[in-house]
Amino acid sequence: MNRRSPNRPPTLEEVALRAGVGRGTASRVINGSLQVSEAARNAVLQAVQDLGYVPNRAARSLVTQHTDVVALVVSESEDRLFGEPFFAQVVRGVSSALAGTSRQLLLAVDHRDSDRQRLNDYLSKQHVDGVLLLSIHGDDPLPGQLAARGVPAVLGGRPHSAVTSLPFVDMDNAGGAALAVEHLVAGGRRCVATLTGPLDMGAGRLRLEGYTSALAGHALPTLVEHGDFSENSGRVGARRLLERAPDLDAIFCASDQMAIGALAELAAAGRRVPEDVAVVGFDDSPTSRHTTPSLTTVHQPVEDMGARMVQTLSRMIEHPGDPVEDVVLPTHLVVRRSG
Amino acid sequence: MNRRSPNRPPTLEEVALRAGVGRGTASRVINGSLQVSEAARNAVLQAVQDLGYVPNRAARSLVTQHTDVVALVVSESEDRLFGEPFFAQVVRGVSSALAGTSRQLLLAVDHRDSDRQRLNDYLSKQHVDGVLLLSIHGDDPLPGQLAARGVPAVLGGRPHSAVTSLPFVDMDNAGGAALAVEHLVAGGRRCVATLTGPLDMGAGRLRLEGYTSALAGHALPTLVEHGDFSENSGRVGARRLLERAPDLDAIFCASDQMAIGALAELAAAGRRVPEDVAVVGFDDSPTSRHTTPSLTTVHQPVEDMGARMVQTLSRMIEHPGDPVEDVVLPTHLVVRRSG
DNA sequence: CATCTCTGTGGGAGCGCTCCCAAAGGTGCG
DNA sequence: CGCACCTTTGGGAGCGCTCCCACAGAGATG
Repeated sequence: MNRRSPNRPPTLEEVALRAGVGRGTASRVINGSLQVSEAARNAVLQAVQDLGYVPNRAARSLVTQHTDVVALVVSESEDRLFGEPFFAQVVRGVSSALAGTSRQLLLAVDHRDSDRQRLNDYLSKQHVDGVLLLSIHGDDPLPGQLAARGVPAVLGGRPHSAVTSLPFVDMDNAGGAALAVEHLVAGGRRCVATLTGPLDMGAGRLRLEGYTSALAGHALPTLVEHGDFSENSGRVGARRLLERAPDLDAIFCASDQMAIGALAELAAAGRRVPEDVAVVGFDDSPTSRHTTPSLTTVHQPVEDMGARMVQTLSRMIEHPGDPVEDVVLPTHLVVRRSG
Repeated sequence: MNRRSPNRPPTLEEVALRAGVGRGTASRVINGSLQVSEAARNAVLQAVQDLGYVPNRAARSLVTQHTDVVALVVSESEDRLFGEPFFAQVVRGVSSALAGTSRQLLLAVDHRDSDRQRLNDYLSKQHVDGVLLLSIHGDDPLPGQLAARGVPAVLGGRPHSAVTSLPFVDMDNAGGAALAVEHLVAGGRRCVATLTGPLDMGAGRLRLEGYTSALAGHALPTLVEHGDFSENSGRVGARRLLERAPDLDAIFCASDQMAIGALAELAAAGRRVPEDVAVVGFDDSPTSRHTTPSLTTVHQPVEDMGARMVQTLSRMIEHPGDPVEDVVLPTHLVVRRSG
């Protein structure tokens, strides 16, 4: 009995033996090398079938120095990401883009409480071939560390400050915000306020920028209140806005959640939407179709973003050293009832 | 220059060398063995620090025969899972439960188009320590294959037929449905219809069961129309219901999405909700708070489900052979305006 | 017919780690 | 002081794979 210990899966060696070839030849067949005779190939393929052979990834990784795994790191600090479908959409884009390749998706949720050190260690070249970074806040050191360690990585969303050399894929946040403001102005609104997102995130900052510059183009005044993308901050912000400028006739909100909060606050204050005040959101989340009134909002191609991130990352992995370009995806306005 | 080839990360051997100990001792320290002298331990720890050593998982897996990775397989056939926050909530529950352990989450989206064979191969003992299965339809062979191969696995949601020996974690779907019906009946409704989910899923079947048995308890007639959890199927189903029984005064929908569709159809038909017809959904999705009128619905602890799945799986991995029990999590009714 | 290709092949070396065995050193007892 | 027994240690073996070198044999060339 030279059978191996308690039913371990078959090894390449066993496949080779059964096919009557050497280990090298078997390996060549498995990896699709062309330098193999028809006969040998068939024999090996047959043996693989018979034995139900599956290559051992660990062994392969050990020698090839890559793992065929890419990590998607979600810095979920606000658990906003989970409240919104945004996250799920990115995952979907990422995973369908990955489905074409042989790479697997490792999902790493970066809970602020769990020790970051371990994540950090895990994100080395030994464990993943590349990293997708989502929703990076302020001056998170992670992107820099990855860049320094030479781990291929792509940012989802433009970083707050362009300190790192990592490429990013982002929506046209400023453009989308401008679109919203233009629509409001075209509709005759003259006192257009905004509720911003967190300014330590690119999305927050750029949506404000788009708002500001669009209004500047019309020589209209700005009215800004800061929030954090959450429904509650929308409510609070709207209240303040109403106090500061009772005559405002439009609010551009940096997220649908905030718009929902604003809608509630406006209703409580007896303002009709859109007659008295127009409201426009950002994200085109599923919920935006069911608010009262339904929400005019800026649509962003979230799923595409995930896919493009994968595309960019794949290029970085396969052609290290090649220059990579940032990607900015177009947004468009979805006009519904609120403005 | 006995430096190794182009800057590979440091190995255990190098750590040992620098610490002035043997490879074995270094390994013992890294893995927290107690059989090490204080001096040796400190020396190794110091060397690890200095070198920035991170153990190579592939090498370790190769010998230990486990990977510290668990896969979450999502059979996303209907892309319903991504439309709803359900999926994101499960992921959150799973990943926070995993945060306590040293295991990583591998997310495998089982697109029906991408070849299933590869997924199947990947889900062997060589690659993952265990598998979490979500949203298994009808008689998917996957659970059986995993069970046969001896890969620890846990089902999220009771399987359609109890053919496999895999344990599951589920919500109390029948109980929740009964709760909804009881509420409707207590509110004076006498013609309570239901829009079911897909009956090849446990959730679909059991919600119908709860509905049926609750009505039976009151000797009230049933009125059933089948759907697939989607908004559109809710719309279509509601229309048919209205044709079949114009005098119906309540609809219990197997999902919030379906309830939203029903709400739209009811409005189109000129029925007032809840005056003429009461509507109750299932899921307590975020959207349910913003429908018109806001939706009474059955809340299910999705996040908890993810966590319990991890718990169960961990037990199976750590104590193979031990008996494992199915888990059924309680649901409760959230009463809003629609019924 | 010798030589020089070229394709196809077998198998040694070695990836970085854990396991385990044997040996070294210390302690306590008779 | 010798022996048994413990703790601590070093390092060989080997996990399953790919890489690569050497070599056999078939054809092409002089």
